[in-house]
Amino acid sequence: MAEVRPTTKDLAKAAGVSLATVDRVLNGRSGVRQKTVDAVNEAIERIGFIRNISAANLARGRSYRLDFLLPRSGDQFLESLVDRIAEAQVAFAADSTFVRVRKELQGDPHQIAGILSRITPEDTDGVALMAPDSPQVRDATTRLLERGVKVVALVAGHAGEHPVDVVGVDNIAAGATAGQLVGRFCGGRQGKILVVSDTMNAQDSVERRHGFDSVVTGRFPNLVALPTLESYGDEARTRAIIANAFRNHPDIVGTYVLSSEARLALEVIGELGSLSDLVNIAHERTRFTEEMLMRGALDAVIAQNPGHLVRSAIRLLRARCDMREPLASQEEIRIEILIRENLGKVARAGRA
Amino acid sequence: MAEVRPTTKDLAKAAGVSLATVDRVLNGRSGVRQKTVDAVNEAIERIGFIRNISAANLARGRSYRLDFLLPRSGDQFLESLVDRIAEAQVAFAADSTFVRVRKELQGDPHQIAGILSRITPEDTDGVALMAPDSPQVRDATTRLLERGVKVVALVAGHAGEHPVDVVGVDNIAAGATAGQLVGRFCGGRQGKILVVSDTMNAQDSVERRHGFDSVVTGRFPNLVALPTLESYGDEARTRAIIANAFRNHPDIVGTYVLSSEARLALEVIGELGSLSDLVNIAHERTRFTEEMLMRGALDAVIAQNPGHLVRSAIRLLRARCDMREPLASQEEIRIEILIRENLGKVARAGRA
DNA sequence: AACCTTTTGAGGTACGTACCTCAAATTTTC
DNA sequence: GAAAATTTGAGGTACGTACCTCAAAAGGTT
Repeated sequence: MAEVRPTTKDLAKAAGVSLATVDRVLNGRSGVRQKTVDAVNEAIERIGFIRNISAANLARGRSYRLDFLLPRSGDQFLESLVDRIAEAQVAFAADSTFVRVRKELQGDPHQIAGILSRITPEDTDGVALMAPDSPQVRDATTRLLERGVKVVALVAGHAGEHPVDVVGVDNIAAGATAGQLVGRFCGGRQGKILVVSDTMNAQDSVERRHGFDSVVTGRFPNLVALPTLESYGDEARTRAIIANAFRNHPDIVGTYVLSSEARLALEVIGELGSLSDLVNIAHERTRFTEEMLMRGALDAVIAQNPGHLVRSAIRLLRARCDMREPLASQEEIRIEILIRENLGKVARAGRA
Repeated sequence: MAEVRPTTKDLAKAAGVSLATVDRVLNGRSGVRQKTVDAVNEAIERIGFIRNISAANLARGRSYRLDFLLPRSGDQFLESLVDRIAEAQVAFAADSTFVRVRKELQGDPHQIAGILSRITPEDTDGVALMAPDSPQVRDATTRLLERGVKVVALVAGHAGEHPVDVVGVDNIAAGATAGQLVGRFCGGRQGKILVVSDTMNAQDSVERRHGFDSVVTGRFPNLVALPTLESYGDEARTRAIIANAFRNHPDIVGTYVLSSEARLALEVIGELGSLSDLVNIAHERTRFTEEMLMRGALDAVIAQNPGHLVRSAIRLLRARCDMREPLASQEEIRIEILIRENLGKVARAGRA
């Protein structure tokens, strides 16, 4: 309750200038001699002045309007993201941070770019974008940034050097993790690994596959990872290509579903093969993958925490709005390995 | 930048009362008829009033003084906790939250209880306590709570029903996770599992062992988990008991070090046995366990994120100070499984 | 030294809430 | 229905910072 921090008033006194000048320096206004700026900065260091952000935002009447731009359709992973955003809306409202969800994106890069191009700083301070990388989107993002709207890429990473924060895991490492687990869980058995994805047109799928292969080929000579089957989210097609794979490769010992939505592929594999005889790894924690883990149908799930993703995106956008550096260690999204035992599905002692 | 929230003024108007009455209701002051209280609460719901916590804290001059009470001595896990606290000190200072670290606890319950008994609400609003459970500590904690100082248990959990938030993982589940991984990684081999701990006097060690056993005995009949060896943190003793175990059990196929500080035990095992021929699981991410994972000497590490632990403890204590409910989903500490591939030890694309 | 330009200071209001005092209005009590 | 007790209202100040205006001071140029 006690413990006082120096205020701008103290700072002015320490620097031997007036409050007005301190204000000019702190807020980067012009018309201050370099000498004076230096004196103030020196005093900041000396007395350990820390700006009271709450008071500043109060005085400014600042608020943050952030949009999550998500695909129009998805499955359970998208759902859980939306749920976490809803939670965050409540939690961050206390900080004058208003979060909207816009489930509007379709696959088409032009449609996405079009939506981005209609966003203005007048009604949006920052955007968390969950969309596959493409030249059109990249262009639209660049222009959006130039207009002064902050952008982070959510889950679906933007490759290469783009001045955009990426909120999501390192997909090469995630694939490598999957590879290592498949390898270890197979325990020396000889055979083939079925690899299924929605599509390989997305950066993240390619990266996961790459990470997966590098471990499987490098460290498990007893295993051969088959070429990726692409389901395109189509049930009939999925059934056909997976049936075909089982027919051609009677020695399949494991499966790896590398897209964020694993349900369709796993359901088909469960019908055509016997999940309990295979080593099965998928991505993302959903009601479906949870239940598969509990049943022993999945051996492990590689996941990123959706709540963390959402909060991290929000914190990053806010930091960028304030021209602050975010706390890096908090914003790193970890590659989680989930098995039945660490799902946290049991009651535990806690506060009354 | 726009987007206005209703203020207390709006609330007063909506409820048909004065600002003073709104204030009385919001801050639980006496002298307001129930009828009026209800009217105000109804208006809060109706217009969606959310109190501006920043402004409130500013007006109050409120600050939070939180202490982390840690063991005086420890190894790398304790170190990394201290590092994360240092980070949090900076990050939370902007919210008028002042965090202190007190590395003062020795093993003795009386000493710990004594320290707790000297804490008063005059200079401390909340305490994060990392200490083994004991009747003395439990008593001292209860009295501390009665004096109005908030308390959370950090990592070392308080068992049973104590009105204290626990910040840490479910240790039974953590042990079960270790058991499952040892079992799977052994891949059907027959043999014994060496289990080592600092001490079995701590609640968390017992729980981990229990979780471990339930999985190993239940699901891996090919494995036998040996009785826990207790090192008491003593090098000579550790060397002696582990040497003895290897002598008596030539068929050891894996090891499980269940205490938070794994270095000593693993170093000794590395000298006496051959880590690369065994399946080895330990707890907590430290520089040492990281390096062992990278070298392939450890197969997996069961960890809890120290940064998350620290921030969670701080957020919980602040919420309790404000009589708010914390956001449960954010405060759940996950049981992380770390292998070489998901350590995050490679460079990755990011913001310029 | 007179002028012009740049820099600095003094003082104000505002943000949304807390907390205080005193008087006025309303309700309860006998 | 008068006195007492309770409830409510009106108005103020404060928190730390932002942002505004206007005047004063300092600096530079002839």
